Amino acid sequence: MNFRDVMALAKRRGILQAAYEPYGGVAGFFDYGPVGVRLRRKIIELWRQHFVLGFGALEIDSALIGPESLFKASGHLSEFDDLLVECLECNKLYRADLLVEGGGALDRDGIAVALAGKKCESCGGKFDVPRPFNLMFSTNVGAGRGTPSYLRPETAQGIFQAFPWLLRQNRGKLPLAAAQVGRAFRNEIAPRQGPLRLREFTQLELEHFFLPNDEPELPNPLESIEINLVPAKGKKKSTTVGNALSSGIVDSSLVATHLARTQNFLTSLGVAKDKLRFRQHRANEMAHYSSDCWDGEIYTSLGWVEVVGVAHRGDYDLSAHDSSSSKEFRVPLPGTEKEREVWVPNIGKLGKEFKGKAKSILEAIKNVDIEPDISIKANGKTIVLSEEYLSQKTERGSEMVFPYVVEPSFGLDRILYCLLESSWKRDGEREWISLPQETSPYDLLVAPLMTKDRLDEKAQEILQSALDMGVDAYYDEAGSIGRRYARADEIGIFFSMTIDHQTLEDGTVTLRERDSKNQNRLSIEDALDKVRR
RNA sequence: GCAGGCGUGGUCUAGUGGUAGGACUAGGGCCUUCCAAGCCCUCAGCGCGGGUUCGACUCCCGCCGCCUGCACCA
Repeated sequence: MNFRDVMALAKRRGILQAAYEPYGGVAGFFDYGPVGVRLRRKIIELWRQHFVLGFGALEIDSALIGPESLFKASGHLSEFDDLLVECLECNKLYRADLLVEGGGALDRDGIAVALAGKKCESCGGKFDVPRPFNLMFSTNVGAGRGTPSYLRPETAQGIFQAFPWLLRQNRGKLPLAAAQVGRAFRNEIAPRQGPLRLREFTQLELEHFFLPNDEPELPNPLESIEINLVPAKGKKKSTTVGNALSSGIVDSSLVATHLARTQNFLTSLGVAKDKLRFRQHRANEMAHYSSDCWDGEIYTSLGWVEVVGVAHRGDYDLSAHDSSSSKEFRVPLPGTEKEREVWVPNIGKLGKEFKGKAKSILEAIKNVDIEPDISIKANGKTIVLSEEYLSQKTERGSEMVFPYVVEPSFGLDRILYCLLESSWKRDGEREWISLPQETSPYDLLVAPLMTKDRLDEKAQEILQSALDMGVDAYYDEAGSIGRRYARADEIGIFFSMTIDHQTLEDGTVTLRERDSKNQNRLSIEDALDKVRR
């Protein structure tokens, strides 16, 4: 099963197709159809079970458009802003900073200067002036010129900027896990390979915050999870998560924890263990915010496809928003509560004595430890503040620190693609999607053997009770029964229930299981009970 | 973005300077007691825009999209 086949099936069976298809399509954008939406929902639900529910994560849904200041702080404005340079002869496009030695350390002008003498590596032609290309879609908020804003390039910033609010919701406690499912946007230069490289995509992200000196340990039940690791240095290794952590292959216990959770989640979706590996980023492929990152990759006909990144982001994001915004993003470090006596200015007396100069005096002693008879410089004069202008008070406080964060970030579209490719089975003429029931788009096909003798009425009746029970059921009465099984198989419906004449007599139906094609005759109640998840 | 190739119903495809056929799928009907049976009928297509021409799906140009390679890819 290759890329072409999967995309043809996806279109034929209502999973996905190019967006704006009647207008020729727009590269990098896709529409999901009825079956595709069901598959996405199932994946998201399973993800929520693994990473949100039963884990106490706080789930949010933040705005898609953000102000420039936010993305200045997050680093996306500068880091997503590649300087590209084009060869005037052969029109090849290069990353300017990669052409210049030490280009990463230079600013834009520096790169332009260093580039002046360089020639195109492939044809020896001259370069055009370098031009910036930002991966973020820009827009303006409001009327007139408006406020420069961007579509978010990752859902994560929505969580980081909301951290003070979320911390309150968590009643000030760490660790705190915050989750978000939503779309993110990147104006890729050349999107290809359909749902694997999109300009608009869906992320499933968890941000797991903790105190630097109190990183959550690897939970016991996860220690024995087996995973395939490809470290940046050293050899590929299959081992348990516990071993990986104790031997130092994985440095952080929380990263190890989320590698294990990720392994559990992906295999429960139906991904085969031997087609799943975690590859550590080398220093030079690390994102600007990340200090350690492991990509979860699934093997497909296109090679290894990255579907998740488990990144240690340190305090990069919170400290960035702390210094760029007016909010406090640090938290008090428990056990460091202290009382101390401090001197504070007596503003009333200062005002009376120094009148208009009082303001500059206060300005001068801001952020300075003061005590009686301190000399300060204000308005070019040296002033000695005696005890009468000061008073003493007791200050209570803690040392403030930035929490660290570990982030597992999943690409829904990529997961869906990999799942389709890997679960598509073929046996002669028969083709079917062999997904576990949890991720199948429907639980049950309800089909009358024929549309006469009121078999269809009976089938409709059973359909309704199945739907009432919360079973995802699909009704089909068109064509031969074999044809309907085939249709159901192709979108991965897990069970098929057939209503025949005997059903009318004794209330039994045949229940067929997709993968084995085995059939059993059961009472309607038993059958529905078996189908219900 | 560059170079090359390609673009015909939902899918796979045939074809011509005089506006298109097939197979599969789908829908309707007949028939049918369990894995795409059969018969009848039906829906639906030359990616978009210009140019040449009496006439363009066909030739030319531009754009869009797809594929391959290069470059890019938190």
